[in-house]
Amino acid sequence: MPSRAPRKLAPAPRPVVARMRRNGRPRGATAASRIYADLRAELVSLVRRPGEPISEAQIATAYGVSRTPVREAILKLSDEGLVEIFPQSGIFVSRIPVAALPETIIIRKSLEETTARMAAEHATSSQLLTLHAIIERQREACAAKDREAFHQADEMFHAGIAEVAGYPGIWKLILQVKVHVDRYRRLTLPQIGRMSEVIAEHEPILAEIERRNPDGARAAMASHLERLLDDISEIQTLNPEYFDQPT
Amino acid sequence: MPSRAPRKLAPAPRPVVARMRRNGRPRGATAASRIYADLRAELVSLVRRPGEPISEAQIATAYGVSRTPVREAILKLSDEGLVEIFPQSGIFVSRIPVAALPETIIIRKSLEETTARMAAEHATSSQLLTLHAIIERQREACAAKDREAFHQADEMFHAGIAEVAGYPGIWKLILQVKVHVDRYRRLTLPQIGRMSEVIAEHEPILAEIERRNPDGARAAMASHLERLLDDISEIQTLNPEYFDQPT
DNA sequence: ATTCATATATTAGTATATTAGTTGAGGAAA
DNA sequence: TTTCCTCAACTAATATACTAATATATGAAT
Repeated sequence: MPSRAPRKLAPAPRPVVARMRRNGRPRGATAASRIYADLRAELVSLVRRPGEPISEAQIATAYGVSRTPVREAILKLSDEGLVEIFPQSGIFVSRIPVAALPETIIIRKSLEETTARMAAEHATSSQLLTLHAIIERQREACAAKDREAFHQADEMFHAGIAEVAGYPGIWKLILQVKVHVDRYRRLTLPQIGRMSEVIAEHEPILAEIERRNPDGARAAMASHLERLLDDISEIQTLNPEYFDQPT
Repeated sequence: MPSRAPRKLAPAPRPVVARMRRNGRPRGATAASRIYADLRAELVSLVRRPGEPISEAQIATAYGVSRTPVREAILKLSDEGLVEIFPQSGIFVSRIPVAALPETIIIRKSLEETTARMAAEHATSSQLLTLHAIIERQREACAAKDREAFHQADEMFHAGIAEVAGYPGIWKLILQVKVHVDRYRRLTLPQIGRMSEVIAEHEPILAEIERRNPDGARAAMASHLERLLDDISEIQTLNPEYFDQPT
């Protein structure tokens, strides 16, 4: 028989203060989250190649931890579709679902037409300057032929537009949706000459936002992302074992 | 020393057949997935109320399993934002993030404008008949004042349009995004008289699709979903402890 | 009565052990 | 040679055990 009264299990309308205090370590420094971030980077960068097996035990020993946090990380990646778990059999890097790529691009296009339109409605001068600065960074990366920096600035531009629109969560959603497209592009396109084209497409988007022309911005964004669809259609059969195509 | 050669750990371009065979139990009958589904239903139906604590151990004993599968289920729900985990402190049903609701509705509106437009472009006669049948089901549910059946048919209508558009994955994405809005509506609106209004809004959508008028369908869908935004703005302060508002 | 410190119960995170299912190489049978 | 069976070695799924951090009830000090 417990000598103390049981802990409060009531509905708990907890004060905000309590929640702040409780957030001392807000669940980001755990072993599981570190392994998740590392693995995810390896998956989208194709360091781990589609179809390749993944061993929980091996990763666990590599990190010097038990299988439990590794498993937590892998389950999350499984939800994102980056790995496939076959019960009692094995875990494998998921092949790129080429058939599903057009749909994800449609989704992205739909959402970014909205952010572009709203950005044109709400942009402040300082926000416009920030976007200009990002494009300038792209020009520098292009001149230096630094693909990594260019890609980073490219993402910043799109994220920035979502933020200007007042809905940064839309970009976070797009990030989740477009992972397989990213893997596909990393695999197929060397995209050296593409960089200047991308800049040439970004400029009118920003110009229309600056002109407070919602529909112009929307259209410019739409044609920019339609290029993505074209890229996909040229299916590269260089590494067919990386793709999940119904042949 | 193992007497047999080690298992193949090479890249593994596995044949399709092997993957089919391997999928004997495709990871849906596990304890973890069952618990996940049950808990999720309890969360969206508000059987478990926002702010309420959740005990891993208690659920484990209730299901007669260990904490491990329960934990797997809860981690997944945490990714979806339905529960909040405070390390070494406790797990709580997440409060409804009212501030984030408009954004999710914007996302839904953006995506469904697209599906409505594309449905108008691609619909076949049989698909149109199916959509008509769904609306008829809504009329029956409305007459019978069966809110559950009505809600189900409502979701079928929107899912059906996405399917007619050729992109059913868009509806799956919307389902993920709109969970908190669903919880909000379940909590605030009795929505008795709403049913006939919803039908009156669905009809023009289908009519425009039938007329092969993409922009008309898009506009009809847009005004239908704008109603949702209006509903949210009338913030009910009946149960303030259920909401995560910055006061 | 109120505040403060402390002890204890409870928690999430992680480690380790066990269970049960799958695979695929060998060998037996045809 | 070809087909089928067997079995050892792997795997994911689950169970159990432990650790460290947190929160709250209790009791002492004011």
